[in-house]
Amino acid sequence: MGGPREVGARAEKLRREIERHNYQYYVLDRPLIPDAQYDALFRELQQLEARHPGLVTPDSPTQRVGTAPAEAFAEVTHRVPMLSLNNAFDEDEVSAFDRRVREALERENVEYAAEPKFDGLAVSLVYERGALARGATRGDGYTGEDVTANLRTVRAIPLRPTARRAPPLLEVRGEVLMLKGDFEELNRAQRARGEKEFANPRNAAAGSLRQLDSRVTALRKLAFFAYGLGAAEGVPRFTKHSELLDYLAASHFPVATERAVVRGVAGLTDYHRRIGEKRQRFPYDIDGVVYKVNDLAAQERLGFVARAPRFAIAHKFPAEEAASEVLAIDVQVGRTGALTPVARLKPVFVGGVTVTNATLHNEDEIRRKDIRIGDTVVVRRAGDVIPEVVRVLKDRRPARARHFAMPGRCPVCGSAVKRLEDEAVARCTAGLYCPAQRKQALLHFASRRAMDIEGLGDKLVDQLVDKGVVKTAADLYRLDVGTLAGLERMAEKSGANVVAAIERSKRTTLARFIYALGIRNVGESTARDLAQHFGKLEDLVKADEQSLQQVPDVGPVVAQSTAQFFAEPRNRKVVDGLRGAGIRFEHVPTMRARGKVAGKTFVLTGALAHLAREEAKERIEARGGRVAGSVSKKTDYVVAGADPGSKYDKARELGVAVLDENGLLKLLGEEA
DNA sequence: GATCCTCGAGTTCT
DNA sequence: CTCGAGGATC
Repeated sequence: MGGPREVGARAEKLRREIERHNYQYYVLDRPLIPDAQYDALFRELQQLEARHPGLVTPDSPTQRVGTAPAEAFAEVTHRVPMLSLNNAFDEDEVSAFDRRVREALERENVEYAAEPKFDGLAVSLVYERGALARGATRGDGYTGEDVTANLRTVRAIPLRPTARRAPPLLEVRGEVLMLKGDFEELNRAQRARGEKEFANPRNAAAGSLRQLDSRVTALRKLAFFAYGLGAAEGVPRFTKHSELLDYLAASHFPVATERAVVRGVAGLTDYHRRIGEKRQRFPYDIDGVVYKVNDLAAQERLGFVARAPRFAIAHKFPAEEAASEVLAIDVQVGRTGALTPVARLKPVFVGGVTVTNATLHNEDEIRRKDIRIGDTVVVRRAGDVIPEVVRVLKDRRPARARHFAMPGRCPVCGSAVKRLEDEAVARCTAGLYCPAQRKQALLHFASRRAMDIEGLGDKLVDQLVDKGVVKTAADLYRLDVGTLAGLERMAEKSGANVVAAIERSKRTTLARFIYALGIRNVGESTARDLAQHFGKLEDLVKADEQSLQQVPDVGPVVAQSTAQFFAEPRNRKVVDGLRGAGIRFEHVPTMRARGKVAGKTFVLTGALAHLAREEAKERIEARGGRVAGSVSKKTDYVVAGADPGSKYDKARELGVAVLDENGLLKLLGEEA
């Protein structure tokens, strides 16, 4: 063996060589050398690294066998959110999508990039200066889990993508999945070892990726396909999505071979049909196909609605269906007292899992579908997730089949049940005096998106409420380890964890707190709007319906339920109790306090001389303002260009401030 | 008054 | 994910 330089060079050469063969084998499925020869190269590198531990690099192929288990996964914030896609289930929805795109772009016969939609888990792979630095799950789209060690074991994921010039930052988005054959093999092995089998390839892939011990992940054969980009610096400027995919393929990422560029609705539905016919023969599961507007500049113009892009849609295949029997229809009581009938089904395997329950939503739904106890029904997993009763097989209805009747009294507390005139749901009238509602309210309060109290689950809440230890959210902050440790399935240790989690929750944001209160009709988004607008809890508590309606997206109904909530002495007491327990809000200055554009609503009318309408909109939104289409009393400014229309008159009528273009530019300038 | 879009609430299984 | 309802818009 030569000097250290030669050893280092040899190791580097081996690493490149092995990764090249990995690529040939796992990505192209075209091995260049026999397995034995590959193994020899691999062993040589292992031995070199064993003798010279300084040579081991994180992107060495020997590191693909996994490392010692981690305690837990760290949290990762995605630089660019990993959003989900809207779905289309039939051709009408696809043509509606295409119509919206054409209208927004003012273009005919739009070009789309089409590709299969893999049924796996979305992940993000961050490459820094050409080497895999971090891999994460999608999580809620904004933050996911750091599963770098596990993703490193996936052979099809390049550790050093061979782009000619490695960009300083490259975030590749794609799907991790398990091939059908590997899934069968894994289950055979699990069975032989007497371990639990996986229900479907997707669960197997998910289970494998979430292993704390990446050595286990390394033994599971996972596949990967890239389909997009997240954050990037120094990457070539593409004009089309299809070019980006070509670039990824050239960089040695596996990309769907079935991808295509098509035009118009006919092209889309034709692609969907072609893939649908072939999909059984694919080595992996897909649950539909994805269409993206191919022109990237057009994608940018289309932008996003809430959590999904407007330029892309997933066209799903029809869900698998199966027949089962309705054994009973039970009634559940929700947080708002809503009574929901749930069908208890004879267990049936459908869409990759065993289904035993399916919500029937409400009485009307049961009547519409004419579902009776004892019926044989067709079940599917709506959107491949939530079980749904599709229809009754009437010819199999037994004579003993019975109608369902909504109980007149709450099954939990026995109070009267009322169904309002024009509402679909029946509700228990006891409010928080009903233990079921109280429990649900507490669970909501503790939920991740609210106060995020880990460990306070339904079993614990059940016991706390049943024993009368906790009546309101404020009582949670008086719990001690002694009280908790006395409960079932709660020892010192877990009790202490819960107390610590409750303690941690005292530091929160006003928006989360408002959401946690569980005011009727006030969800996450409205809670954020309220926090934003009022800035202080005290101001919200005092607000009357009039001032509540000044908040964007708050109308008479939300204003009324909010005002009513705070008017209730019992609720005021709980809020005071919580503040007294030491709940503090991170200071988030309100938009209103910050500037003249942020938090304000603008309406544009007439032609602007210097700014295109779109550009004006973008610049207002970039500073936290919003642009509405019509003038109302919630409008803060009307920007009138040349030849303003009726909006100008309306503004005068309502006494809304009117700006000319220079006035707008001045406002925008002051903010900058 | 009709229609589009978004939000809230309830739900399944692992 | 789906439904229903609320809010904004035309």
